[in-house]
Amino acid sequence: MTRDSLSRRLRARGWRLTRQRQAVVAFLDEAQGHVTAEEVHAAVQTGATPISLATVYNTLTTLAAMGELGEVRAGRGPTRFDPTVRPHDHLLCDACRRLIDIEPVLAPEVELPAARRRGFVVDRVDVLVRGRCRECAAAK
Amino acid sequence: MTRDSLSRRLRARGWRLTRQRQAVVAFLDEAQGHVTAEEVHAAVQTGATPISLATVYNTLTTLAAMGELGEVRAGRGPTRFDPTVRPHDHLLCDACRRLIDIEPVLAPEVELPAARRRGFVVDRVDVLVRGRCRECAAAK
DNA sequence: ATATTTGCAAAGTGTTTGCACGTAA
DNA sequence: TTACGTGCAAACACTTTGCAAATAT
Repeated sequence: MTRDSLSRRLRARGWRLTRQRQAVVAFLDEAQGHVTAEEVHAAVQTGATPISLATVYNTLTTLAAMGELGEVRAGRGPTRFDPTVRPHDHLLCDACRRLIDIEPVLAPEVELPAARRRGFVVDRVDVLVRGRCRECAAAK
Repeated sequence: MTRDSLSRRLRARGWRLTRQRQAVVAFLDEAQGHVTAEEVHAAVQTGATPISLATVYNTLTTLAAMGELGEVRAGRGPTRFDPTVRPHDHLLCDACRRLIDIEPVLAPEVELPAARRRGFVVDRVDVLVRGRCRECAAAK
């Protein structure tokens, strides 16, 4: 996701490109890994743009609803927002809660057997691999 | 999970079999589908055993840590506890939040390629299929 | 007997909302 | 100009915690 492409997409949906939203998107562009709303707020706040936590939540939730941002909720702790849009899955360390992107576990063309879908219209399949990261596994 | 087998397992871990825990387990045995802590509390409270919500949380968290109970956290809303212990995955309706058990999507013998695991010790893989249930898909 | 577990209420997290003010289009 | 977005603070939903009283072993 780039600032430019996002600008276009926001406009296409009739959304306003406020300084706050631009600042959030700029931060997400440079972010390594996954971020929480608090982290985004802390980072963006230090810049020239004043922004409230509520606005950060609004913006992130909005982007997630647009599909411009992934959302990962697992175990305890806050929602992690994932700037990576390309299809991928996650590795979660249950000890340190580190979250890592991995290549998709299921091939994109895998269709769930019809009988299994129970009439569901499937939008996507989230695969979360849980365990211990190298460091935590070694520490134990 | 039966009351008897759980009794054994609790004892094996040196845990006390209090009336509250027994009541919770009895309820879980009969529960259809998934339950929240609030639901368990509401149901058990009406019986002969007084129990607080805090104790329900304690007990459910404890059982989940033992692996006697599944835990599903996705999207907004409270944690769902899943009495089904047999390996399985889930279907989540993003409209009505209905949660349905399905047969495992990944064959048990599927191993993640070593290169993909990044040094992780994998405990389990949670697959969550998201979309709309038959009713919600039809309604829209 | 005594180490756990419980109940209660209070404090914590994480997130959303209501409304007056500000601002992008 | 005006509908939409923002900030603030307060409300909210969910969960955990501290401690004295109760209780399973």
